[in-house]
Amino acid sequence: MGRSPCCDKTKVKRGPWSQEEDAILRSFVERFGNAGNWIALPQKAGLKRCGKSCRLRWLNYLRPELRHGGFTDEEDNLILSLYGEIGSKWSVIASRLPGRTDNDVKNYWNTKLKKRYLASTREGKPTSPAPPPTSEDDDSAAAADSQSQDDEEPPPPTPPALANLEDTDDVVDTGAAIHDDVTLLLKSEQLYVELMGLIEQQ
DNA sequence: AACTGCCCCAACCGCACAGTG
DNA sequence: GCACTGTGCGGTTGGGGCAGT
Repeated sequence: MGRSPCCDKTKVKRGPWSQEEDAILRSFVERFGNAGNWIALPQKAGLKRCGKSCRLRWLNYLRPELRHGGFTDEEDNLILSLYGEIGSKWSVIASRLPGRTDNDVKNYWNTKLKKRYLASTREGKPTSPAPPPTSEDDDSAAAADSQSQDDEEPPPPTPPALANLEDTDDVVDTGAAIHDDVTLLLKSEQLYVELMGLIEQQ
């Protein structure tokens, strides 16, 4: 079918993100949001990454409000009951779990909860020990949370947080990679200055 | 101590939807 | 109304780490 790929895969870096790339992306998004669109962002930020990849990295890993680490029993129960109701609508389920992403929930489901769910359905028992979430009191907190989160949307550009860029002293990498990262940092700073100039002009 | 298999999670892929000219 | 572009989403994969043998 006809859709052209979102970026030229031969010209973008792929695979795990380095700390420097994270720092550049975080600092850029905190200042400018997605700067109009995600596709153009890597160019503006001086990252050799696909826009989709940048978006995913920000949404799933870099956002400040994210919680990483173990899911609580309450979260388990909520996921199980929501899955029972709506199936694999991970984004909807994640929106009910403040600080969790759809990728988080999906991974957690695939690695842990799926087995539990299948086991319980095989036994013919209701999946979730928790009462199904109603739109009222019991999950009103979660609902309110997700609601307020929905309203907050992408993080507002916060005051310049240059510190983020500078705490890259724990670079543990080898020659070429370090050189690449330093070049990226410099380029990013340069572009930042240019962007600030443009913004001021407007 | 070495090997193997499993688990977990970050990242990628491709499709569908929404917005815009 | 149509075509094009950007975004969102769900499914899948690859690799590192850990536990068991």
